[in-house]
Amino acid sequence: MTSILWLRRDLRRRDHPALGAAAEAAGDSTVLPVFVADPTLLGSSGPARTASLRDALTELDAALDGALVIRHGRPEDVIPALAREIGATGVHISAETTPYGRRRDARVEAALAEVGDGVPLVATGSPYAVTPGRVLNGSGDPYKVFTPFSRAWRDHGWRRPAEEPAELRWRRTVDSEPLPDAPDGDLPPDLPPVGEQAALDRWHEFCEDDLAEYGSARDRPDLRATSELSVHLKYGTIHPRTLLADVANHRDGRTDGARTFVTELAWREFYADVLWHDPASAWSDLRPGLAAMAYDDATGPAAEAFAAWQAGRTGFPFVDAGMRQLLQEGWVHNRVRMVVASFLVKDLHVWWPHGARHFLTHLRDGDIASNNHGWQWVAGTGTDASPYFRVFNPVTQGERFDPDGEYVRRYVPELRHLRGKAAHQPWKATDGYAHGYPEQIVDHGAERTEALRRYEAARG
DNA sequence: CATACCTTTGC
DNA sequence: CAAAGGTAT
Repeated sequence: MTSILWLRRDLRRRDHPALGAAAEAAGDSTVLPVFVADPTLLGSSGPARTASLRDALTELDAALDGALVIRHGRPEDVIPALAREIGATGVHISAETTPYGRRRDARVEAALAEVGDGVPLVATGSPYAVTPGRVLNGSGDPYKVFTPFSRAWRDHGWRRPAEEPAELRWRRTVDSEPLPDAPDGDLPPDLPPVGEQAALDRWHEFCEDDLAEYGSARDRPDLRATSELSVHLKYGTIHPRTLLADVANHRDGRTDGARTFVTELAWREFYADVLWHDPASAWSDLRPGLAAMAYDDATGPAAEAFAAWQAGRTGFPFVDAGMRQLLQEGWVHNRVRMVVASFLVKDLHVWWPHGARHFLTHLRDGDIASNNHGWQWVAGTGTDASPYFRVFNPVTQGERFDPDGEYVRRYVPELRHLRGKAAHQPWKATDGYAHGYPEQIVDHGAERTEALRRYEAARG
């Protein structure tokens, strides 16, 4: 009666429906928790995300009293082999909703059917408060605009957090393999801790200090005013339903800040829903309206500009600070993500998937739905996308949301000699370029006009 | 079917 | 205050 609990984006002990289902199915017998180090997923993961995964797995193993088994290989080989090895009667998972995960799970399910008399792959719960696909409009179709979706999502509601299983015994007779290899080379220093306890600690700290003011302070990358829970939601070290239940019970749970925070969770669920209904939109335009858009080739003539953007050497301080934060920390404030994305697409005229790929490699929270549909929102090709004529001004965005220049100076040492907001415009200071900061690689006004021209042509 | 509405703005 | 056009009801 041994059950396998195959963990993927749910590396936690609490509020875990699939864990409960595995325990219930096991009855008096045991549950074997396993994580499969999948070379396909590890291959697209940069050093910071791999390091975070290792941390999450180490913490999870401790939370499971050392019972976690790690295996390396293709899941469609590893999971059926393990099921055969221990005579498992079922494999339990949290439902996966991304394109690769769905294909993978279908392959594993088919392979499991060939084990003995057939071993079922049982999905219970998902990484979302409302599983993608569940929120539909009056006609039974998915929403394509965020605000109506978010209203219907709130109306739909969500279950209470899952209880801990009353009875649970781990299987301990199976050999484990090592953690995924530590990445070599340039690992960002002092990465914040990842794991269930770290997620809960940060969440409680955020609730106490920042929830009430979140509505206005969240746009300020110079402050630490956002929850920074994205990496925890990525690995499922905390479940969004836990967050929603805590907000509802919190003393600041009725503030504007709390409502805005719930809306941010709704954005995560909206993009997962969009990707569920159209898996191909992960890497191609969701809406075909801009199919004729002319981009510059990031592997050809625009390669130099693309490399400058990646390295944070565009000559635009706010953009460069963000791109360097990405490389240094594997995380970027969301306001800055929008600005640097707009700069790549509309100032450098580079196709959005190039930027999305770079983000996905380096972000510790790299999430295909939120990342790639966020990029499509900026590029104007996604559902509910930013209007094509909206081009962020990288200088005024910086001056507005980093009013004292502290964010810029934190990540761009060449500008630390400039005081206050002067860090946003080194070209105005006589010594602005005295410490090696690069000059602007493009003229924003001219490229804005060029972007509008291209959009106009593509629509015609 | 008509009409209000649409995260994140620039100039 | 300008800037389409699709979406939701």
